[in-house]
Amino acid sequence: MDRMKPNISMAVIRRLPKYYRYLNELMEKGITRISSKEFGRILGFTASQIRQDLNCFGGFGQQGYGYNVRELRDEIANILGINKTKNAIIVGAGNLGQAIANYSGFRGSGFVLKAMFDINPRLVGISIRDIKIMDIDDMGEFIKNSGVNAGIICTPKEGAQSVADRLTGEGIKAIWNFAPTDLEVPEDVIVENVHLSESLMVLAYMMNERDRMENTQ
Amino acid sequence: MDRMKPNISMAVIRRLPKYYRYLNELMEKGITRISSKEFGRILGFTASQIRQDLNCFGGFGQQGYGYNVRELRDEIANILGINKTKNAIIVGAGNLGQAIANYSGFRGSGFVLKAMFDINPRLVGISIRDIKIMDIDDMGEFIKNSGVNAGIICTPKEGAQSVADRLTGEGIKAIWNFAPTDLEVPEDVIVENVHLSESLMVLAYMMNERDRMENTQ
DNA sequence: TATATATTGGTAATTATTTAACAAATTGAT
DNA sequence: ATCAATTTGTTAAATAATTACCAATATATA
Repeated sequence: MDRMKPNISMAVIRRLPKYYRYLNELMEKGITRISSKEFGRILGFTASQIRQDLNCFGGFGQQGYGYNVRELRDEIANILGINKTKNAIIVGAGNLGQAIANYSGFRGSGFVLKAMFDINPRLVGISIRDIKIMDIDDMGEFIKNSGVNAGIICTPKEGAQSVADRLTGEGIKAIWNFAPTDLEVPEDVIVENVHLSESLMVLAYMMNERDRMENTQ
Repeated sequence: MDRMKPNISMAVIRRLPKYYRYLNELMEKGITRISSKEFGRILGFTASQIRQDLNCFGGFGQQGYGYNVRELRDEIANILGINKTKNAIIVGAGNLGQAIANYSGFRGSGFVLKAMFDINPRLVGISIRDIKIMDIDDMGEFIKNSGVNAGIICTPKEGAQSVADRLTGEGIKAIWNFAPTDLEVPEDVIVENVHLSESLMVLAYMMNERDRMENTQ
């Protein structure tokens, strides 16, 4: 009975977490209302863009008033689905995996870390924040019994695809991938990549570009 | 004496590291030439997009032949500036900072980690991969003496802006920021953000969206 | 050498995204 | 209660990004 939404572009979706973050900051400051103009000034966006983005999901504002900060924040939380609990496991418990396990941003996005897995016997048995690192061969059974919704891949490039295969084979339909490779997964599986090296190369490009500019002038 | 380049969009720049990665893989397989058509098939891009992107920087291909894999890879490395050495320091030596310090992708992007800093006396003195964690109050002097080109911020949100201020105050003009906040810096300072929580929220959205689709049908 | 096939670089067309404009509604001041 | 000042949602215009197209040129083959 839902009205058919025209597909919402990823450009819009990727701005929502920023809106959410700034709305929380406004709340902390005790600000209860905000106009798209002022919000845009704070975020560095145009007022038009903010109104256009929000209107993809509904008319949350009021003419002459603006937007209620708390209400808009709650709406965006709901759109993002971060108020729904999702169980996650980390595969690859090396430095990065352990850092992610300690990452405090999970709860703010609705994710709860349930277990960690690794192939390295030296790591198996260690606990990180009360989460025991288990042998990856026990992963299938754990997933079956524990209602896992998402897998976080923190392995080196070489192991990533086979981990993805095992995860999707067990019915996991969402992957947060830190391995520097593009995973091949069934089309109903969602993959969100965090490619650190690509980010670093973009930083290198911009540094290089600025140097070029300076040397040309 | 350089011809004036029309500004190249970030959309193009952010695809270059992926081109670079796949070209390296092709080289490892011993493949010496590639057409935009075949390259596009591998990457999941259109051939047009690849040719258009590459032509922003010059005509690296040859009609009837395609692109020489090694040559194109080297050109892209040069465009990205990843073959130039850049000295970096990490500020914030907690879990994430230590994981980044252990990150093997540095050398592939031309970055060399020179030092780590923290305010926590328990961490100061520890070494990670031969890099000693130093007190943040010694940072200014270190930067003056060691030719540091980039700062990597791995602190919590609260400390990030003041770290950015100190870094830019010491003349650092490039920041790789992992703190979940938008840094305010002078306009000649480059900031590349890695906002993990935003990435995670986008994953949450996509999971949520798929559930909505399934429940509607 | 001649000819069919492949493939680029560049331009044009299309599609997507962002920004501008404005009627309609609301607030707040007098 | 009236009126000026705000501000939204929405439509239109402008800008940006992607894709299609094709002449020019190279390769490969007979």
